[in-house]
Amino acid sequence: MDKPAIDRTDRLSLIPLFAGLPRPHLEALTGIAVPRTVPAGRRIFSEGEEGRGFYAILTGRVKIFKLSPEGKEQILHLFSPGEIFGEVAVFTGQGYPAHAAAERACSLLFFPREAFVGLIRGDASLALGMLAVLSVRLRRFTRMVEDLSLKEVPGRLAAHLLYRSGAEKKEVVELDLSKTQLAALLGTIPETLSRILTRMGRRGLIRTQGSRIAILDRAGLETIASEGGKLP
Amino acid sequence: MDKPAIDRTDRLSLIPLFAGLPRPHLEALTGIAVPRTVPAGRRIFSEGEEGRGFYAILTGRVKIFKLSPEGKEQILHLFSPGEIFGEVAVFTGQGYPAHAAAERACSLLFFPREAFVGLIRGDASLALGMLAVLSVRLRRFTRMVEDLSLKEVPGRLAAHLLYRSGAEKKEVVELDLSKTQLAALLGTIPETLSRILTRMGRRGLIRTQGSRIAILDRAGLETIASEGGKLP
DNA sequence: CGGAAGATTGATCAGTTTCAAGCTCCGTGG
DNA sequence: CCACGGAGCTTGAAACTGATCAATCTTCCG
Repeated sequence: MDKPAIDRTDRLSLIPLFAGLPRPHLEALTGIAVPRTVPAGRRIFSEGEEGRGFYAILTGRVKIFKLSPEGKEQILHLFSPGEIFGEVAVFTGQGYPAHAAAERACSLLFFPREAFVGLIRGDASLALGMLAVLSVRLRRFTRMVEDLSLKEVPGRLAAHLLYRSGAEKKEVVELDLSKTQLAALLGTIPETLSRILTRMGRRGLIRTQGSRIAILDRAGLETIASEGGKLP
Repeated sequence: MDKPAIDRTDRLSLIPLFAGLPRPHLEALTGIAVPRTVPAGRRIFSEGEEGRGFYAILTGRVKIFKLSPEGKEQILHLFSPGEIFGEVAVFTGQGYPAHAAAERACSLLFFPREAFVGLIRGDASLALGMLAVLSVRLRRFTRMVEDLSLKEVPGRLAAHLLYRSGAEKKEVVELDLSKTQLAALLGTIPETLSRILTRMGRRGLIRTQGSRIAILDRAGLETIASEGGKLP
């Protein structure tokens, strides 16, 4: 009865949010966490549904999204192992603000609201970790709102490619999502994305081969990303 | 030397974030707070500037916004007395994510980063309050992203009017901002907003008189807001 | 009264979506 | 092994929404 508990505690320390916590806290967290596995494609929770807690991802990938009445999907986040989601519902006590679905088969940990708030109430360092997570998320949304309202699609795409290329300035970006999903993430539709990729290719900015995009003219992309995004 | 300190502590308790805190915590907060007054129109901080702390509003109004390269402005938040802003920079340690300017003359309290984190580190209840604030803000952004990417301007306007009309279903919404600002808040420009107001008037949905908007057909607005937003 | 800022209106234009039709890739099953 | 079928991707033409540019009107102060 001891070994599994220890294993589970170790897994918790792989979640950045909990990484720095002292052993006893981790064990307390292990005590309230409920494992859950979800097959690919399955909905995890829906917008408006009562928020009984949040999730941490051990393996797999989760997308958080909104749907328009006509069915168009706007992806808000794509979360990978080590990240948490659904935590907003924990602190506002209202329903989940968007839908969540497993992109691939997932193994998750569920942290029930009441129990978790109990832990946090007595542990400011855990609370500080949560504050950092939420702050980073707010920062991301701030940029997203800016992009959606102030930039056109080429600008958003350019910014996104540069972002994925990272500080290491990778020459080739490997998309680990379908172009349909990339479109949903950028707030547009696959047709438009396709056209823009083609145009950028013709202008010698990028070269696409399947789900691999080579960045040929970084400076050009940077111009497009920062000046709002018309490709001349 | 005593009286002003007490006054200032009392003022702190008017800020919802701090409202429930015990007296000694409030006094500690008073100890680190720096009063600051800002004339109308003046910039408070700029995007990217190092975030040395956050602000609470005692009087006045503050807008948080982004600018496009061409100068178009997207308002992210409008904050009123009792609210705080700039707190994301406190927890990420990076620069402010957007610009802040005084809409009207403001009196503010500034809470320096280090000192505030010190307080929060020892006080989970204060941290919980911050978590609630950030969560509400995230929820608002979630809706904003949804609006911007999934709804057209009439839909955003309809949703906004219903929101301002509130749960009490006020018949008349008194805009306390210029139409130019409302446009910036909705992610559009004054011309477009003006046209849509006119069209909605012609359709008998609303009647506008200066900065007062009467809601004539609530159900109609609800349809537009939820179905994405074409007015037939 | 004059003037400036905000608001409205019209004409035009660019960018994006929509609709529709091919196309490519790939796994399945004959 | 190859043909079939489907999902995702691409491309084209047309429709639409919102932005831009320009002109006029209103409001509200000094």
